[in-house]
Formats: sequence, C-alpha cells, structure tokens
Amino acid sequence: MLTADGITAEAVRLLEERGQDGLTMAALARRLGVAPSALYNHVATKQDVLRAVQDDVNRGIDCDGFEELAWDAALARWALSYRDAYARHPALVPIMAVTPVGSSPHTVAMYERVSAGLLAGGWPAHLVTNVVVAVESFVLGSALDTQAPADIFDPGELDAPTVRTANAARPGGDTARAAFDLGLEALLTGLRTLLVQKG
Amino acid sequence: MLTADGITAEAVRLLEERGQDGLTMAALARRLGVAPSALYNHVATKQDVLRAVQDDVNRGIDCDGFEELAWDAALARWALSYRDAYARHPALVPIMAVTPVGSSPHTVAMYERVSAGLLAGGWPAHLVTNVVVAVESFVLGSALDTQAPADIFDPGELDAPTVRTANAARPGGDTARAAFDLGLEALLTGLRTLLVQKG
DNA sequence: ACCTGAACACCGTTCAAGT
DNA sequence: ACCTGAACACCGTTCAAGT
Repeated sequence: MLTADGITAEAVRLLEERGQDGLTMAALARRLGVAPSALYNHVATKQDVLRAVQDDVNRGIDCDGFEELAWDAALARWALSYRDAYARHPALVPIMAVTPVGSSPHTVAMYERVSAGLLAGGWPAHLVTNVVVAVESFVLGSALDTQAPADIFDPGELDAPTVRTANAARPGGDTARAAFDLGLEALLTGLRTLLVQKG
Repeated sequence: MLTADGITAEAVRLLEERGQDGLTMAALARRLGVAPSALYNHVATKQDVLRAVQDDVNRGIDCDGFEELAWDAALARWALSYRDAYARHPALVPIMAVTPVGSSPHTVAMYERVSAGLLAGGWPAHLVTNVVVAVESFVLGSALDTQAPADIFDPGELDAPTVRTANAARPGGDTARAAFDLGLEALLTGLRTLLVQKG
C-alpha cells in the first residue's frame, strides 16, 4: 500500500540509480506501480519528496565524534562524512542550504549533536550557529566541487600563464579531495585560534 | 539584429528581473521580439546561455586587491565580492562549480589575477589551485546560505534543546553575513599559519 | 543566413470520475 | 479514502517551410 514513507524510500533508490534528472514524479509512480496523480494523495508537491529524501541522506552523516573526541577532531570527522554524503547527491545541495529543518527529524538530531559538541568544547553559545553555518557552507561548496570535471581550470585558447603554471604544478589524483583537505585544515586551524581569542 | 552577445545581455537582465524561474527560452525570445526557435540559430542550448551569463557575472567580481594588497587581504576582498555576486544569482552556483573555464574569458582573467597574487604572496605553485578551490567552495556555499530563510534552524515541534539555546543566543541582523565573516576570518587565519608551515 | 510556426517529448500538478 | 485517466499549462529543442 502506498504511503509517504514508501514514496520517500523509492525516491532515494531512484535518485541513487538514475541521478537528479531521473527523479521525476512519473518515474517514481511507475516504479511504485501507480499513476503519477496517485502520489498526490500522500505528498503535496515534489519539493515535499525532496525534503524527505534529504532528511534520509542526513541520517547517514557521521556525528559520533562529538561524544568521543575534542570538538575540532569531531568537526573534521563530521565535515568529511557530510561532504561525502552530498557528493553522492549534489542535486540536494541547493535544497539543504535553504530548507527549514523543522519537519526533518534526522537533520535536527544532527544539528543537536554538533551544537552540543561545540558548546561542550568551549564555544560561546552566541557563536555556535555561526561556526556550524561556516563549516557547512564550506562542506556544501566542496560537495559541488567534487562534480567538477578534471580539466575545469584548463584555460584552452585563452592567455593565462599563471593558471597554466599552477595547473601543471598541481599533483594528480583526487584533486577535489586535496583542496577539501587543505581548506578544512585551514578552517579548523583558524577556528582554534579564534576560540582562544573569543572564548 | 539577433546575436549571441545580444541574447546574453538580455538573459542577464531577465535573470535579474525575474529570477531563476523567469529565465526560459520562451521568455527570452519574447523580450527579443523573436520566436523561441530563432534563438537556436545563435546558441546551441540553454546551458550555453547560462555559461555566457555566468562569465558576465564573473566580470563584476573585484580582483583589484591582488595588485595592491598582501595576498590575504586581497583574498578577503575577492571572497566578499565573489559571495555577493553569487548571492544575487544563486541559480548560477551549481553551474559555476562545474563549468570548464576554457570559453569564459572574464572567468579565466579572474583566476589569472588570483593565482598570480597567491604566487607573489609566497604560496608554492603546487598549492595555489587548492587554495583557490578551497576559498571558492566556502564562497559558493556561503552564497547559497544567503538564500536561507531566517528561521531555517527553528526545530519546531522537535526536541533539540542545544539548537534552541544556540539560536536564542545568536545576535539578530544579517546572520548569513556574520557566519560568512567568521568563516572567512578562520579560513584566512588558518591559511596564514599553513603558509608559514609549508611555504 | 536567419526567421516562423508547428510539432515532439517531456515536466509537475489538478480534477472529475470511478471503486 | 484512494486510485485512474484525461487534461492543463508549461518546458527545451527540432525541423520543414518560407524569405
């Protein structure tokens, strides 16, 4: 029997298998053996489905560090897991950045653990949300960056000697990961310094 | 007479006035006094138009700091201008993160100036692109965050005491800007430290 | 070479009609 | 209460026909 949860579960599978463009209401209905219009007895809109899918993705993000480690080590572990989750679902990035958390239980649970870890780590309450948002912005931007083609910075016919030099000097392998690691290290180093100054 | 540049210019205006959803090929054609199919004599696809629009947006980003200031101050100025530009055009964020720069002259010119500034500031060539990508990821994520509603972290009916505490303690005003400023300060502080270690 | 107008293969969503 | 089937108002894009 058709339920909102059943629709969400099938939507997650569909998104995983067919990607962003494959997730249409028609495709979702066909998979569930039902007419497209039948879905609207259980969800109000496609945005509804996407919000539920997003909460499911957030359920898989690793927040365990905040009960075991120092705040900065926990933040690093969370950020990496968070980035990887959204690198698998880049279409959800603009949604995540903008959707209120009020009806997403797993998402709220995640923020609760992160906030508690920062507070316990010595961050003043008035800065906790800013730290979370700052790290999250870096994470979501980095998740989008994983989708970039390897030659994204190739200037082609255009004149850009320094860009060319920097490209040539950059080591191969997982370049998106290297940029993420450098940025995360800088961000955490900076946050440690700021905490000493402001805490 | 209809040209690719004319189409781009009108697309920029349309995006500014009507937003992401207002930029359709039909609306673009109507503004230009032409049938939708006529556009395809000058552009191959809508993605084509978006790429050109994006290059135009990048033309407006302030890179002047890199010829005047220390690398970190210049990077801060660039990042702020970059964030503001994409906060005005959030629909372009996923495109910017993923589009090769090869046929976007203003975009390449921007990267050239940024890379040259970092190199002159003492960054080793093999790290320059990673620094650029790391800052850019933070900037684009922050641009998306400017679109979030003010109550995005309100847990509603859900149980999340620490989230509530952190929300209540957070000062009002431009919260997205406060998070951006904190993150940028942390990122730059960290990058300065890393440069001393690795430079 | 460049435009029009009709058409195609889609979208998300609504709604009367059935059970 | 929940489904079907037809319909609506769109999309981006193609293509034969005109000039």
